[in-house]
Amino acid sequence: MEADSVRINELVRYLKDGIVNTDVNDSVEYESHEPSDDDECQPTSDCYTTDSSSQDSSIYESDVPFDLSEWLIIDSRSNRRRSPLILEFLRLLLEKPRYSSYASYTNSSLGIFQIYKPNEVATLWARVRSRQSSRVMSYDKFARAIRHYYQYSAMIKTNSRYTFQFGTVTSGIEDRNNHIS
DNA sequence: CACCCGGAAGATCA
DNA sequence: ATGATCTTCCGGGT
Repeated sequence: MEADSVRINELVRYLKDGIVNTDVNDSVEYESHEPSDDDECQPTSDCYTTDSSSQDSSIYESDVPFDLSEWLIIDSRSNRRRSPLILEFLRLLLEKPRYSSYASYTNSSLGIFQIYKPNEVATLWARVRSRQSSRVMSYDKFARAIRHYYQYSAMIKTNSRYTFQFGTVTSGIEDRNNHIS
């Protein structure tokens, strides 16, 4: 619990700042460049059988061209590129017009947004994360990760389907972690 | 029904 | 080895 909130605090600063410059277009190249051995092709997590039972389109994920680099965050502490935390992922997703069919704000000033393609978003999350797992990332698990943030008020429950709200994190969590010194 | 909720425990990565 | 951040599974509720 309090273990979580330590790291959350950094996240909070990111969220509070608004959107971090995700522009990797410039020359933000640090000498610690990754060898990029297995950056894009995961044998297991990459192939998803299109269970087109719920979606109208049988084509999944080829919808929008995937570019991992646009999802990476430059960690302010280590100056290294890393995959985003889930809330960072959400912010990134929402700010990309190309993904407006996946999810978008229904009230941007309040930070309320809706996911239109839960399966695609979950799949995208798994790709962005490029984490080792033999299991498929489902919307259910994706949503569970978001729910963890309710306890920190980093996210707020809504009563609507596929709808979440970014919380007013700046008031709840910082107090807890002012003892960093 | 498909989602939403949140506990509990396991997994992954820095 | 340890902590942060999920991931996985699940029973109960809407």
